[in-house]
Amino acid sequence: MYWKVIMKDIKNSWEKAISKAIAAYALSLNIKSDDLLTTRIMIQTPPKPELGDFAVPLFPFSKILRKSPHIIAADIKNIIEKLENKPPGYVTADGPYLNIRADIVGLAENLWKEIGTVQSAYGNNTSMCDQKVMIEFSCPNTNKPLHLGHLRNDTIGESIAAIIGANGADVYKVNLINDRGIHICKSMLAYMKFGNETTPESENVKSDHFVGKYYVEYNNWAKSSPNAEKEAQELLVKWENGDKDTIDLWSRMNTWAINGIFETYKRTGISFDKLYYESKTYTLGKDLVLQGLKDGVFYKEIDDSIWIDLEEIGLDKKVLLRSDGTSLYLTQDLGTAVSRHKDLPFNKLIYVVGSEQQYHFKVLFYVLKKLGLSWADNLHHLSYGMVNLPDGKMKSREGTVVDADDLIETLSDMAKQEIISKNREDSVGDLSETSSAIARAALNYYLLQVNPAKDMIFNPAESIAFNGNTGPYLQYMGARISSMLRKFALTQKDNSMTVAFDPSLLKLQVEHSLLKHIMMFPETVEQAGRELNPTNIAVYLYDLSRMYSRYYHDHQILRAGSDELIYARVVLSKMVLQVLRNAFSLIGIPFLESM
RNA sequence: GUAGCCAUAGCUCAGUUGGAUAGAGCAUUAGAUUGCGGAUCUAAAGGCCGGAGGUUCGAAUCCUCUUGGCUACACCA
Repeated sequence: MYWKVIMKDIKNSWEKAISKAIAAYALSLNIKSDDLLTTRIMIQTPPKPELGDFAVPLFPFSKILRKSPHIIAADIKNIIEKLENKPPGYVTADGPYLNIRADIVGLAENLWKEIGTVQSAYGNNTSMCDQKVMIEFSCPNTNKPLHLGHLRNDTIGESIAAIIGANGADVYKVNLINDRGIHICKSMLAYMKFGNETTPESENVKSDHFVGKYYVEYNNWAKSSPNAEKEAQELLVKWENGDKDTIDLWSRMNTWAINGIFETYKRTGISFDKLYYESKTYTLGKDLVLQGLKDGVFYKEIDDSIWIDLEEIGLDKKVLLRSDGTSLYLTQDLGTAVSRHKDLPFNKLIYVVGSEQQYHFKVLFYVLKKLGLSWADNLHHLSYGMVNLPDGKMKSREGTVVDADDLIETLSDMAKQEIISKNREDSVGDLSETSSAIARAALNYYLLQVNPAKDMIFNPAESIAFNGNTGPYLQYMGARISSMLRKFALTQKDNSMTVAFDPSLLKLQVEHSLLKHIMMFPETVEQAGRELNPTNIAVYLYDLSRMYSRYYHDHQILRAGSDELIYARVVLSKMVLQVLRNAFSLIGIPFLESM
């Protein structure tokens, strides 16, 4: 049995020690103040690693103790040094700061045991272990293939699911497929007019693109056909009345669209625990509204439409049921939320949906609360910004929308060219599999490196670049360490090297920093979960990689002086590699042994 | 018009309980390889953190105002 290394515990023990020292100091100065109890000791990170592992600014105590923070720092340092239960490590006073150098290396052995034992579970924690979380994302329309905007949604959803899962939550990923409505009828109508019974197979086109082609064709045709909209409406009525031919065509085209979309999911590593179809849920919610009317939280207009007054949340009035008694988007969402809570009594439901729908979710959550549903407080709209291109916005009308499949194809080709130009075809195993894994890393990392709340500009060439802050760079780091460890395994066999891990040999500042960074991973996972922000993981990962890169460049590992030093550095490298792998899995970067 | 979000280096982005000299990458310039994968590493240069006030010992971070951009405000989804 070993003592599990938890960075928080280390911080806590120091916080306690400092707190004790300050109390003793105040006593010696004959100062009694309640402020002393309420003023929190802040454990921060110093700007440079040479200064220490943790820093505590003493400004807040200056007023209470009536001394300059410089003097306080120096005095407290002396008191701590004489403390009986001083945590391992040492303290320096640098100006108004107390800097702490923790005994990181002393913990390295336990860290290694822990990582060696739990492996892919290192970083996991229990901060959300009592939570059942449902997360909805993607939600494609079945009239066209996915585009770059969907890819941001998908990767955020998948990553958040992985992150909160690592925090111990029971995660349930759902997708609501928008497979009905006027837009679907439009592509059907175009197919009826211009399709000539062709199929994706007969035309040799990916099936969702085949359907998308007719949606485009409808729009072209509609420009010169004043009756287009009306015809589409009539088709929708037929569909709602269950007209056999209409339903047949609808289901044939939907199968095409959905199969194609799921091929794309497979390529990008997206999956779901449950699929909901709008065609099956769109009537839900009506009863809910009628019940709300009975309970007096909604009201009826003269024309029989049902409304809610949103004055309480500073908004206008909103219609919930049309005068003809039919549902709206909002009504449907009310119904699906309730039926989902019946399917899985979640503590929390996260909707990954673009920021343009903030108003919708504000209203949705308010209405659910008005209906008296206790869980309505635990709904969350994870809103993300738009993806633009270097030369402007994506506009479907101007044909500047970046198709998801095309983009992945392009990125894969670029990766493939790079592998070929480096003459590494024979070393990478399956060439096309490897290049598509690199493409995925490029795409996901680029999309997740930007805070979801912000609009972003996607530059394809920049994303696939093998230099700089990119997914492929991170993969390369992993492949390089893997390659080195393979070599080590061979020499170990030859020499039958049998030495123990002696962390005290890791004397370099960069080794200390690497160990500390590895120890901070669980906290980073926790923070990313708390903030629902994968960017934290991306930033952490890049920092770790860069740190290791420099180490690897400046110091020999397999040719270090002694067997003992070689092994110590190999263990450090193994730990870095494990953390890389674990972090990769949280942000959709495939791990490659070789690339 | 009303509300919400955003504004950090030439470009793309980090930067949370307010703390030390605001950080990366790209591009530019100058370097490093008798090395475990150079798809690498080092360095230089590059900043009125949109602007103005305020709170504070201390503000990119909090508050107010202001400018600019995006989005939403359908008996569409």
